[in-house]
Amino acid sequence: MQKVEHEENLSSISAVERDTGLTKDTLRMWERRYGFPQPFRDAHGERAYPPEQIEKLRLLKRLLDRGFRPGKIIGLSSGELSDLGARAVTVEPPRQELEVFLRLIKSHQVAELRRHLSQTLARQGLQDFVLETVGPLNVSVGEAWMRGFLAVFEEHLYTEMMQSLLRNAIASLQSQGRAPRVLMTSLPNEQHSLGLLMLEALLAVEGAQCVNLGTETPAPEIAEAASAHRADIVALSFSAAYSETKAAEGLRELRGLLPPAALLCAGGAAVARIRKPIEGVELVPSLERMVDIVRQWRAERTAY
Amino acid sequence: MQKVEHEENLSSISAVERDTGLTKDTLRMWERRYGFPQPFRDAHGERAYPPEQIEKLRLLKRLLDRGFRPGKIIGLSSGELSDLGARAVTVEPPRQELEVFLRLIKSHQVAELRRHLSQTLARQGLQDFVLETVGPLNVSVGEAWMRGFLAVFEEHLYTEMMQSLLRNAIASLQSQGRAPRVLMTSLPNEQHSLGLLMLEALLAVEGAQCVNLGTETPAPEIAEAASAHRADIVALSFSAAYSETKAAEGLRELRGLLPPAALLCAGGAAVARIRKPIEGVELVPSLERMVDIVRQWRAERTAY
DNA sequence: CATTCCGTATTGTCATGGACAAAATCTTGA
DNA sequence: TCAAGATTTTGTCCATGACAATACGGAATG
Repeated sequence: MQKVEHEENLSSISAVERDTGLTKDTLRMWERRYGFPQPFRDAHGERAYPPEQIEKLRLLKRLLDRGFRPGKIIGLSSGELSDLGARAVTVEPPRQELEVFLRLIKSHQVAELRRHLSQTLARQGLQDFVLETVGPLNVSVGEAWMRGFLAVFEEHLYTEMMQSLLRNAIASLQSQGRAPRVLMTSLPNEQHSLGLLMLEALLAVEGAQCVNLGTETPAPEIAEAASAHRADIVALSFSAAYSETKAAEGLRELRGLLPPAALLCAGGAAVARIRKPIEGVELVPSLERMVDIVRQWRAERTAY
Repeated sequence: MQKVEHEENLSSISAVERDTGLTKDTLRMWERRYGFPQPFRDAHGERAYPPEQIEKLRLLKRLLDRGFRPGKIIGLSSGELSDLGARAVTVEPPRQELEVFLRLIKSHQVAELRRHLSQTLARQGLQDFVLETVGPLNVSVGEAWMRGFLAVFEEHLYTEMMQSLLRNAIASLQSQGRAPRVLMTSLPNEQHSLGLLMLEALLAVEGAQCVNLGTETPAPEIAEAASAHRADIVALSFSAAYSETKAAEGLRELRGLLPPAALLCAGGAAVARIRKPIEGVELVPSLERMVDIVRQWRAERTAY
């Protein structure tokens, strides 16, 4: 409502969308409905957001992703929001080995972190490393980020480094890959690639022939890819942020497009929450179960 | 205008936004102004786009990114647009070596493709490989995709494989990394990571100390990261799809947040189109120029 | 002939406010 | 304790108007 007072540092609505991840529509709707944010207006009547409001919007977005609802928390101050985030987090403290990694991430010791991860990998072997270190560490990093202990860029750096490490380990297996052929990817709007890499690592060790398409492949394309590569198994990954309804819907659609012989598996945090089984889709609650599935697949085909 | 005829395969406006990179606002405005696209409406009056129109929108977007203007070409048929794209592009047909790669991608010979790429890498060395093979190949793949020669999943597979290859090559350098410290990432909404990896490869060979944050880091986070890692150079990548207006805006914002001593460089297809220089930002039209910049940076600091 | 400058046309983004489906939550009944 | 239905919350979509930024075309100038 107030006119702009020659302030610097004011951001346009599209800049805020870019930096907070809230769409323009949502920003306008919140303003209309809840009275927050309440940006200034520039000389042309366009919204101009001051840094404090953007900061609060960031906190809000974090809590929303965590499951809070806007109406309940939008009235709180920035301080209260931070407290809420810290308090709501939970559950189990990271195991002691993981603490070390977190500290290295936090202190930006890139080389040291990489060395330490490599050593752990060498000690545990790839499969155990994925199951016992990478998985839990992902959770810890996610929580640390929620609590505000880790900044976004620190989490980015971690993800990037882990990606390099896993890709490297996979490539060094030099596996020719025997059956089954496993096609792995995610549906549109699911951008997390670490889950796919973890799976690829596990299965590559098993000697399966993996084809990783990366993230966000539309369902019809997945079906085409499956037949082009004559995939025996198609594996999809869903992170916690993916709505389980959407996941189920996408899986049903894909099931209809795939040849009936292909086994369709879905894994990841969103899938673990799905109750009802889906016709023709194997819901895989944990990564290690995928290894069993591959072994079982082999057992069924080689015995006769 | 027409009512929906029980068609399958219709897409919502947000799906089209995701798949074409055109904003909802733009899609509605084109419809209002030019009469294309002309989506069906679902039972609720919401736009429902058929695949042919989405395909044409994709072609249009590609041509816009090349500098064509909507009003001039929106009336053309898909066929005419393809021709136009092919003709306008044909500056150079893919070199013969590249053809081989394209055929391997098209025929889904994963192992063969990987081997062939590795061999080329070994023969050319990492820097030449990046500049003379990966760069042109990316362009060829993009064009082949636009012409409809390559499917989405084939392009995905190519990207994924190239990522592995480059990450591997970078990791194997084992470089300790001397000055300058280079922080590299992209702004939100820029998801292409290959450009960053190509840059990292080039600079790692030069012995620079690279910190790659991956894609989509908000500007304030980049600034924080730059000071946490005491970066000498911050390098951003923008693919052709990124609007040059947005790029310039983001760069100006970031420049204001960074310490003045840090050198801010921007590269990629979107940047190559920017005419006016931006205060305090080095616009880098081609990858090899980045190498020069690093060398020059060193020359300036070591001489006294 | 090349270049700079200015008026006009083109084009994308922002604003407003109404509508409504999907998801979350609460309520009720077995 | 669970399932089904009613209700609230919340995000996305729609239509339309407005306008600044950019690109274009042609005149004026060196």
